[in-house]
Amino acid sequence: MTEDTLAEAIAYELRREILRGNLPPGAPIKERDNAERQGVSRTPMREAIRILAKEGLVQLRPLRSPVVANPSLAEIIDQIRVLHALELLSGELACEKASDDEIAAIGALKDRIETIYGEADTLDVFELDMQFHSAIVAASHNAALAETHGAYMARLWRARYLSARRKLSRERVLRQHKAIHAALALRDVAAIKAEIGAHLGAMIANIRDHFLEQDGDGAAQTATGEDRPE
Amino acid sequence: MTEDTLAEAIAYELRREILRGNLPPGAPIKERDNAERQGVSRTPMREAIRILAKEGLVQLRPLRSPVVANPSLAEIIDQIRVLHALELLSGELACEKASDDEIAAIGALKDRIETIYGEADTLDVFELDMQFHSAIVAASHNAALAETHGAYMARLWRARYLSARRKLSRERVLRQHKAIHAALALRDVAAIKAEIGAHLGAMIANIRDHFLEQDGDGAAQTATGEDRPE
DNA sequence: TCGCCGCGGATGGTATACCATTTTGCACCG
DNA sequence: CGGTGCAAAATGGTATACCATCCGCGGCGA
Repeated sequence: MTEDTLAEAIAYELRREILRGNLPPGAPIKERDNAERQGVSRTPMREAIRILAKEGLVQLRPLRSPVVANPSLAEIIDQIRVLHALELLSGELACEKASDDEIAAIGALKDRIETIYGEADTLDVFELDMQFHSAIVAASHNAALAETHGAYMARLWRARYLSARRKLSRERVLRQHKAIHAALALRDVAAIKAEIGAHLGAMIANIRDHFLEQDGDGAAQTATGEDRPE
Repeated sequence: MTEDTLAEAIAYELRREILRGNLPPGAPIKERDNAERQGVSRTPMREAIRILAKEGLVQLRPLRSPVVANPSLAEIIDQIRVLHALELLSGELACEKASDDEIAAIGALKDRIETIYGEADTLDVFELDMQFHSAIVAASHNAALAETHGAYMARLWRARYLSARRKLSRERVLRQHKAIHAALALRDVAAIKAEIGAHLGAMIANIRDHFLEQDGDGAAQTATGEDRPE
């Protein structure tokens, strides 16, 4: 998985480590240590950290070690609301502008996810799920929208990952994917908006459940994603 | 205007140079030259360029000089569509969550704009207009939304600036501001959405006019914001 | 004369060294 | 025994040196 530039490759690896939980929320990311650990110099590591910061996975603090972001439930829901608005727009535009080929490709992705669901690594399924949504966004033919949507998908990756591991309502997710694809094939704007709304609503419910469950462990989530002992 | 870090300060300066037109769209930003010109080393200059790239003002190309972004009309309209979706959400949330004080402050901003319109520098009016919209977004109490909206406002700064200098439909802008504030005071979601739609629609019309007018000068705008001789 | 090859400069990417600030721990004083 | 202050270590910010790649120009050959 080598990218164009070292920094991007490092960002990719760092991202996976964060999402996997090797670097837990709140953990400091010391430039020197991490750079050495990955066998690169500080310069691209710095840049990688900035990339993740822009994605919202890492929090920069002036003159302090950056830390892995630890968003509260409220913050995550706020982000999902924005994602929701972006996906509504993308659904609307896709119904209007998507080519038949693009719609077919989206259907293929849906089928592929359905096939590997349960047997593949959760992270891999997740990348596919992201591709599914990104394909819809791409079909809306709006570069700015695609870019911003991608940023939010990355930013919410961890929350989605954690919530999806609970295997709740997997069938529902597959059904919703199917419904979204069907609405798109019919170019039915109202229907696709409704389905996207349901999909995102389910996502919020899942994540809320995860947080409620986790709160039993005593890991308090403050409103601002506060500090946490290292 | 010194920021926390050198890179931010440089980014601020670079941004103003770009928006003012000292660095015209399509111009390459050579790390060495610009670093020397501002009297700093390449490291913070690189970071500043990345910041502007993330804001969409600069376009990064692998192994090539970054260039000042030169968005086509189509790209700008795409961006405004996203901004529109974000503002619709912010209007909806603001109606639900804004405090009376916040609404009053928004009204004050509207009045202030009305007062200085025509007599003050376009740039100043512009800052106020941005504050007006940002205040609405802030009143929606959604940090992620505020952040993304701010990014789009910055990204569209130049287009808005260029289009607003044409003094077309200033009365209409003021009327729309008043209508938006009124809808917000009444917490009328449907009304505020309609008004925001009208406001953004007018913005698109203005910018389209500007482009049509400019096209007469022979400065062709390709669909992808292509190269341009240095 | 035209085209291909190669070399040198320009430029972005990476590594490393240095600096400033912050943090931490320990010693000394009260 | 506890608090204060200083010093050393840690750490992010900055500068500089080096490397890899790309582009332009000139010479060589067909």
